[in-house]
Amino acid sequence: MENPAPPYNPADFDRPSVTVDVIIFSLRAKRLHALLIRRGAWPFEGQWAIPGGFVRMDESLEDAARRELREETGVDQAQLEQLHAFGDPGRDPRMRIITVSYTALIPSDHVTLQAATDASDAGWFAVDELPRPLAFDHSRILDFALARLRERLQNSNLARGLLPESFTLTQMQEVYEAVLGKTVDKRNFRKWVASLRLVEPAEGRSTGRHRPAQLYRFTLDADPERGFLWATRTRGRGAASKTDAQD
Amino acid sequence: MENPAPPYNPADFDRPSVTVDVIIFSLRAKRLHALLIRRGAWPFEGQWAIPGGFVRMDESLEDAARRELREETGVDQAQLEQLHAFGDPGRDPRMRIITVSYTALIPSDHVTLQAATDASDAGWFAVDELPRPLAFDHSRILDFALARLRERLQNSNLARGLLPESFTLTQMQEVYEAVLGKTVDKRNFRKWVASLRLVEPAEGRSTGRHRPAQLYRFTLDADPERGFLWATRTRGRGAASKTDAQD
DNA sequence: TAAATAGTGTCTATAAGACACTATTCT
DNA sequence: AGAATAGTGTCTTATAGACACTATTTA
Repeated sequence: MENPAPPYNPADFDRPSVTVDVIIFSLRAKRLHALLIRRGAWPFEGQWAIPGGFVRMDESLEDAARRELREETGVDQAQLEQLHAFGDPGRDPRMRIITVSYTALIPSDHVTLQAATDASDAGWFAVDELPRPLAFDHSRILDFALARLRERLQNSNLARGLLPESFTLTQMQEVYEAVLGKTVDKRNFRKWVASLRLVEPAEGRSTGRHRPAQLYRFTLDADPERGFLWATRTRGRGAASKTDAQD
Repeated sequence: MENPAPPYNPADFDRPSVTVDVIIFSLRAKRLHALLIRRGAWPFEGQWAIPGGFVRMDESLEDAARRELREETGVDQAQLEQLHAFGDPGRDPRMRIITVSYTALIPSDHVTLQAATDASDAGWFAVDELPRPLAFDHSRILDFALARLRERLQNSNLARGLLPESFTLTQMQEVYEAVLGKTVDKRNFRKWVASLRLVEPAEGRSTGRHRPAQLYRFTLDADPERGFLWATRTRGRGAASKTDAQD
């Protein structure tokens, strides 16, 4: 935080602009989607970009990210987590802009794009059908977010951010399948869920088209960083038998 | 990356200063140490701080971190990884300064503090005997770095950054013990090392005070992010704590 | 030959993952 | 009654982790 010989003034140094970008993930139709905004001006006019904006001088980085999230989606409570700072010179052709990216996870039933962002300018895209390339270095940022999301899914209760208050185990399983991009075995999944103490039965049952299911919710006390892991342990050498399992 | 109605100029927004801070870890006398710098001016004059400096307008964040590392230690090649951006208003009493922190791991035998930083101004501190509090929010940043380091040690070849080119398995074990802050079983450690394909025997044997040991080196091809894990699986019951911070 | 460090194997408990059928509700 | 989804158990295999002695070299 210092270094130039003692008497110096930080205000003497050139200053870059700082933005926050928020990669907003949600589940739609059982697939993981990201929210993108279409740019209306140079540079990258007409191209899709990750929503974001400048950090105000009196707000923290996280506050800025939360504000952007609210402005774009109306969502107030979301699982928000800092991802990475990207700051290569030249990543924005206008000037030096350093962006601190955040990942936001929102439950599928909260999805209501804000009036502020009229529908033609914003859209949800399945993560395996993104419009490439995105504006700026946003393709790279989104890939980074996705990789991190998949890593973290395996050892934490990250699914919480993508589920409503109460949910069925099948819904929870769908979150995992959507994020990991592969199917998992129902019995193994339920065994695993039971072994964590992460969820507990909630009031009521799903209003179903057929047999209703028990609802669950996340336990309040649960340490959001439980150390359990699951799925792809990469335990096999090469030649992973994988593919999938069906009944 | 945008948002205010189309015709706007990013240069119109107030800009914060941006620094990089580099938490430099190394092993000394079998204990994990961090390099700190004593501040010579207000604010926090006389207190210890994490080394860092302003990001120049023409260098990337990582380049800035690498430059700081070189300026403080003379070390050119190190495992350098972005940690987290800290940007609360007020974290620096002079003005709004956002810092992007990096973690650097350097092998113990490369330790030669630079002339530029005369010895009275810089020092290595064992991570469990840090001078508290550090300047600014640096205590928090260092705790964050330490927690992350411990997490990551378990599933990657992170030890590489803290070891010389060739090393004995006992040295490697000491790295793990120093970082995790606990002892591990020698046989289990070696079994685990063998199961990864991370290291291979190197030429020569340790020049010992007693029985010499086989030297090893990291395999060149090794994927730096192998998915294996080890040690504390947190499989036991209670409250696997987490020093983590949240922004 | 004593001191110091290197090096090695077995057993148990737990978790991952493959695999198929019955139960309940709605229309 | 049929369609649809909920819910449940066993076995195999891999890994974590506890645990103690022999081998080699130098002073």
